[in-house]
Amino acid sequence: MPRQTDARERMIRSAALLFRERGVDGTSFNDVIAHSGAPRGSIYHHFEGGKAQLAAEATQWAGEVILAGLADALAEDDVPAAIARLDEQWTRTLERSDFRAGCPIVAAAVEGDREPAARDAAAAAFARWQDVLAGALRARGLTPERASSIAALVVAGIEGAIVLARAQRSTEPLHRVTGELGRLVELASA
Amino acid sequence: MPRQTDARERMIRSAALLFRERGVDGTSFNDVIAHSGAPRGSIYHHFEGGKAQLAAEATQWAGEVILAGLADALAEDDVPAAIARLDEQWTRTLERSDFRAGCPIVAAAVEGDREPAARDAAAAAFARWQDVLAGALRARGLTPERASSIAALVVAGIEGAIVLARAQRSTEPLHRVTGELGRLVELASA
DNA sequence: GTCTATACGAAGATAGAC
DNA sequence: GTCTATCTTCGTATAGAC
Repeated sequence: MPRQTDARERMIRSAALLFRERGVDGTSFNDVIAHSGAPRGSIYHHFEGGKAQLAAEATQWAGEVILAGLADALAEDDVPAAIARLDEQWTRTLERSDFRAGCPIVAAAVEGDREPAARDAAAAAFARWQDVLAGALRARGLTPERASSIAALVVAGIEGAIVLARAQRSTEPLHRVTGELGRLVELASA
Repeated sequence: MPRQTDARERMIRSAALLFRERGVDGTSFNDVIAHSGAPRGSIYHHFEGGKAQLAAEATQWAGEVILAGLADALAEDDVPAAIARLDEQWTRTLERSDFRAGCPIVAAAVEGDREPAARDAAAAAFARWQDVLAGALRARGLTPERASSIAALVVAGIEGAIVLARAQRSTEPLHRVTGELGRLVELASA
């Protein structure tokens, strides 16, 4: 594994982490260099497409990391317990960052017009999360239609709650939302 | 009403409209000038605090406009019908803008660190919306605790669904989420 | 691969004339 | 109040040496 690959991976990882706090447009190459320790001179060697390519790859990478966490949670717990776990995970992210860090996929989604490739990566991430959740809900006996709708509500509700939590600098919206979502899933698949 | 006031109001309105598509950081004074037709030279006359002040005032203004629409819907319809109306309104906004426009309050919330005053205005707007919704839910017989939690889920769910809709360039997430939210409110207050 | 230097544009903000 | 001109900073991106 050549060091070159390491630098590239580190830049992607750093970009994704910085997107959570500063957004895509708000994260400069300088920020990524400083955070990753990668060398300045090789940016366009690794990312020929410039910032658009880095943004898209970082968004895709972040989407896959979050997907893996979601799949793990659903493999070990049932859906309501997995939702409670998401509550805990996002609570940690919010509190550790003093409410500066949100979801990098949301950042890429709301700046879609400026970085279309990153937006498309965000759309794909959202779709995969919904698919995984809907599958778990179907396994609980829900119809495909209902499973898809509740999966959409879970993803949208948690993402929206993270936005509210950042604005209000409080994890209360997140706890309220995940609590309701857990109750709803219990009720719908009872 | 002197023309000066008109120019100031127009700049605030234009800024809020542009925030929906480009975010706070992505909207420059040049953009606001071009959109509002306001004179260049008087920016710092009207907004002594520069862009931070314009961003905060535009966010506050947008929050109040949306609040008024929400209050109107709740005054005329019951909660599930009001949620259906929000679905229609946001569908129009998304489709008319070819999925470029989202919610300006979300834009201010996710760029919180760069514009703290705008973020605080976003937090206040979210809190007011939740208050109004929770009041309507209490009127349907829900306990204050439950009303607050469902109100949080409605706000977070719809805001999250708008983010998903922009990324996927489809109103389907919004329809699914508002459908589930309407069902949930019916069930919870039956 | 990585460096330095630089081109080029756009942003926010200020100064001073009118 | 509004204009024009300008300062400063910062961003992406490129060129060419090593």
